[in-house]
Amino acid sequence: MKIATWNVNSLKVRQQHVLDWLQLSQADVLCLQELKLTDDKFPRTDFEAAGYKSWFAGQKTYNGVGILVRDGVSVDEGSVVRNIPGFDDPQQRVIAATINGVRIVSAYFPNGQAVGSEKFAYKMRWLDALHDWLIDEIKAHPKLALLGDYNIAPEDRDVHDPKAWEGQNLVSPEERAQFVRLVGLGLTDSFRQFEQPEKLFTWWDYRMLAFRRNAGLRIDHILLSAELAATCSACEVDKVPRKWEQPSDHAPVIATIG
DNA sequence: ATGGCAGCCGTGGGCTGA
Repeated sequence: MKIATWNVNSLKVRQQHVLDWLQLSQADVLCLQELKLTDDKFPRTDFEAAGYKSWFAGQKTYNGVGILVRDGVSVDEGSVVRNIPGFDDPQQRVIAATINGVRIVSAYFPNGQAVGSEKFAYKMRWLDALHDWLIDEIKAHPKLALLGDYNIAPEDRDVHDPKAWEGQNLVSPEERAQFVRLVGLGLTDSFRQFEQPEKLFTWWDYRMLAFRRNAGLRIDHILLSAELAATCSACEVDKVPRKWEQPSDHAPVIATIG
């Protein structure tokens, strides 16, 4: 089974890119972030026509997450959960579902804006809540995959210019400690299970010709529970859609499991 | 040192992203 994640930065603008990439990648499951639309605007029937069923949690203007599942892949309809249970939050950042026996979590982690800001404090609270929820979730579902835009570059090798970024939002010690804490739940960064090219990132700023200069960060991740990591045979970043006209600033990440 | 691009809302330019 191929599972993938992609921050599309507006599904309204990127709908055709998603359809094109599903064709190219043959993903069975695609987790989406930053839909930036309300549920009534989600193009469910367009994805259905392309052979994918969808579950989503959206809102106006910001955030919003979804999961697309190829027809023929079994989804436990009653298993769908929106938001982190017990964490009261108007921001739509999490949706989870049990797909082909695998607990799939599509997550859009808070950006944090700047270390020390109120938004950064929210990011930390949100990460605490995610961590605590996942303790129980992994117990209940030994096969679990946490896919999404983490807004954390875990190590210096995930940063184009570690010196310039040192201590900044997205790479700060506090955020990296939270990433390590998630790994401590028994999760594996599937990207690092395999040999990868140097300086392969998942996000490049729209400004400063950042993509052309490969001035990026690796902030989109697929973490797998031990049981799933043992079956993972590949994890790749697909930079191709970042070269398309009017692209998302993120590239999709795809892993093969089972 | 700063802003630079993109999307949203909604018609100005501010907010947010990463």
